[in-house]
Amino acid sequence: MDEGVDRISSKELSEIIGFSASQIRQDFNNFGEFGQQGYGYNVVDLHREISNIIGLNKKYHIALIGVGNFGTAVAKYSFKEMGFHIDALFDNNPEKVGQVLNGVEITDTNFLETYLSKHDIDIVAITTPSSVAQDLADRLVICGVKAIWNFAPVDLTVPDDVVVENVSLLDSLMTVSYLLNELKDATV
Amino acid sequence: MDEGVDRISSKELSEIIGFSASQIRQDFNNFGEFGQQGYGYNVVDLHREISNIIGLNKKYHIALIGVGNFGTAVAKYSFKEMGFHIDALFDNNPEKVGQVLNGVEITDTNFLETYLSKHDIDIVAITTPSSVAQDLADRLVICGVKAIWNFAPVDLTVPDDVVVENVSLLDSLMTVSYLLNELKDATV
DNA sequence: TAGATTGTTAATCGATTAACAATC
DNA sequence: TAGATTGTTAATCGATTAACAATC
Repeated sequence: MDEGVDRISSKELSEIIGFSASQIRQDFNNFGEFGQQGYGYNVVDLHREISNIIGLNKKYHIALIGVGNFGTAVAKYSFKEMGFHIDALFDNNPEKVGQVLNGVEITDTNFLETYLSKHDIDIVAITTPSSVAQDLADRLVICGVKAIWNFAPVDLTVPDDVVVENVSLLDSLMTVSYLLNELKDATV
Repeated sequence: MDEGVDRISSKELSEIIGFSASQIRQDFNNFGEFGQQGYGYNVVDLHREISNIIGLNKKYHIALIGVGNFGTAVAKYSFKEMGFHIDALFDNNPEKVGQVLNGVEITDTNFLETYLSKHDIDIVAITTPSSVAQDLADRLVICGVKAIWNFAPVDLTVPDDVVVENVSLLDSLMTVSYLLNELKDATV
């Protein structure tokens, strides 16, 4: 009678996350058969399978360029438990270079290429002003970086085999304003 | 012969933004008929209509709670041109209270209710640690705040008539890792 | 008027849901 | 075995695309 702890049915899941049981079963099945008829899904197995799918079983090495307010905030964020490690920090401000943040020393951005040629970096975060973001992206692409996590409010142009994920505060804020207006319209 | 400056067709738009011309026409039409047969869309009219739809023609007054790295970064971000004004900053750290950031003085969070009762605030940004976010959300709801821009990595529980927009760095980072894995799978 | 392009309807496509046979 | 719940197919729904009449 040790139910609900190590197994879960698509129906139970649907009640928790709001997708239909049917859709959950179909979606899971796209990635393989990890359920068991008459039993449901083993939560440990399920967790492992999903982690595999989204790649959370691996460790990711991150470098961050631009240690301003945003860069500092990101650098201090605790991603480590999820396997994301910030290995290197870069800034072109001589006053910041050499400082240590969260146990990582800030390096001059001039040494970006040198560093990347010597270390395996999976993702590079750009938290610089927009004006230099594309320039940095170009340099990263030349270095063979395949994933850019871009906080600068510009659309970076990169080859097809490079992934760019934008974090846009303005987009998010515009979403708020849209939702707020919708809300007001609905109540009028 | 002054084309391409003050008018644009759904076909031209589709080439720029990548949605089909058909879809653009149908979507625009959902919000009203602001094109002209045989001519296209007047770009000034179109801009105004879309701004109206997403509510960008208005000014928004924002208060921000939690002037840490993230809060500081957000406070310094230039949203003003888009009509978003950060009017107030709150923090419970006595050392920060009284300091001025971007022309706005930091107020003790204890005065949150007092401030909100005296000023019209449209959106409140929560850039505090997760531990106090729900508590603050509850207080904001009581004060009648209808839009919360939440940077704390927690799912806030609020009534149906309150909008919450979450900015989740971890979600964004997990998206990067998923895309990166997809990319690798595609090239193998 | 002729040409262009919208607004809008019909056709297609894909995604979601429902149903049920397979099977643990 | 009987009950439960998946994997998977069929039915439904909605969204996208294509087509074209309306009209500027």
